[in-house]
Amino acid sequence: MSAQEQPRFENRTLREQVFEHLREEILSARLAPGTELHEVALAESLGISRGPLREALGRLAAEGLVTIRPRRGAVVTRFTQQEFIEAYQVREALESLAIRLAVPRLTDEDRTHLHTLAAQMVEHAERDDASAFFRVNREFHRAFVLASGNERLCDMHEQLLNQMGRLLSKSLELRGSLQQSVAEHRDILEAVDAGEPERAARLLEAHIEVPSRLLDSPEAADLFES
Amino acid sequence: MSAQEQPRFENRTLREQVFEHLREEILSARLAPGTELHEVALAESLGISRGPLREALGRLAAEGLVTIRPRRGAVVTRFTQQEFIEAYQVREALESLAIRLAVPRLTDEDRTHLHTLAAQMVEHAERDDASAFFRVNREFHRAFVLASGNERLCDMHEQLLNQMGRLLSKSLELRGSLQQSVAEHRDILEAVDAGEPERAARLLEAHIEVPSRLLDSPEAADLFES
DNA sequence: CGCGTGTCATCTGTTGACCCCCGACGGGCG
DNA sequence: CGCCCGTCGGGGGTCAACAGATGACACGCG
Repeated sequence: MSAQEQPRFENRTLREQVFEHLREEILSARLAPGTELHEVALAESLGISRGPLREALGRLAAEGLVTIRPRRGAVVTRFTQQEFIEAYQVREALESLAIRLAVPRLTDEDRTHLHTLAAQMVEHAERDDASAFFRVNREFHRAFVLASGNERLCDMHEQLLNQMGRLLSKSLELRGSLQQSVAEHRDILEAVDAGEPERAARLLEAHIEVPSRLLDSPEAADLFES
Repeated sequence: MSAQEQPRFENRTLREQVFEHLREEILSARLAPGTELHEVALAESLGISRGPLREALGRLAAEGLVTIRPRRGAVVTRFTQQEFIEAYQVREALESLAIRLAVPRLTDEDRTHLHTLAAQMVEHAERDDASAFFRVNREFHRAFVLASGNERLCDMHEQLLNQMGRLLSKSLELRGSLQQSVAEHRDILEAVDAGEPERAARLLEAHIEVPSRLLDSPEAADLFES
């Protein structure tokens, strides 16, 4: 075989290894949306058989990262603008629930962690480092979900963000300046520190809704191929 | 082969047929939680090979209906009390979003349909027909999700309710009398007819929260085996 | 008598090959 | 000239067999 060297698989079952490998490839945009995934070719290039690959593709399909057209093979899922807006709405609901659950449970460590993340975002915003800002921003939002103590909520939220994938970082740029986002984070943290879950939730909803509204604008259209 | 007669599979791919068959078996509680699913035996009893069966089990695992223990086989998922409470919280958030999206979009047909369902629930409550009440109740809640126009929300909601499965109908009985539920539905519909999404959402949240609170009580513990 | 270890059966994980369906292409008919 | 139908190729769907691992049972040692 030719290309068996690059992916260095080890301990776990092949299906899981392939699953996570492809997941990573898709999330990092090395596999562009719309890419057709031929089973034979893919299996051969990974140095495995079609069985585990098919199961991995099935799992990816269940998570919404690939679309399986019966008898016609798998394709990396391509999001429409409408679907992206829908995902944004659900995300808003999930994170709103998360922050309401999280605020009464936050430890002092949690709060200092949140403030640290917020401070990092301020720095990155000043440097206009959008990608670093995006990374920390995602961690910031995720912190509330983790602190909610709701395992299922956590899973669904992560799955949703994964599906929204790299479009998410681009939608951040739609906001124009990162300063507004920073200010909104500050307001949210203030409500959190004051121990007011409902106010924090309302602020968070408004915060998430910003790019969502912008998605309706015509400038957003070119984020979506096809 | 011996047992190829009972399940009459036809057109679609085996994987999907098996998937939906097992899904139905689990949701109808013909397969009790905790049941071990041996691949060879199951495949033989269905008159198929292990390949499609494994893929179907993988999909069921992704939907949370079965749990796959590596190298140890698949088991029909057994919910803990904690997990059920978590699912209830997420459900509340999803339906709250759904009704807020749905109210401004409701057609006249939608409203009459909702009132029809509410009327049916009144009847079933008077007859103390809990199972019929439960069925209509589920349809009532689902109506809002469908009317939200958010496809993804719809999928996630259905998946969540499926996972909660038959515990859901039992949790309804925790309410004690069905009358309170009927009254809450009436209040919700009133807010819906008045075109007040926020009030409807708050009422719906309170409505869903009722069994959720009861789940903490010790009487609820015996709903969960293990 | 209890604990650790070696063996064994059984089931999952994986493989490679076969079958059939779907979509495309080309020829014939209206 | 355009539409319909038959044929052909490619690729997904399915199957039966191999191999590795896991949990259980039993034997032997302390």
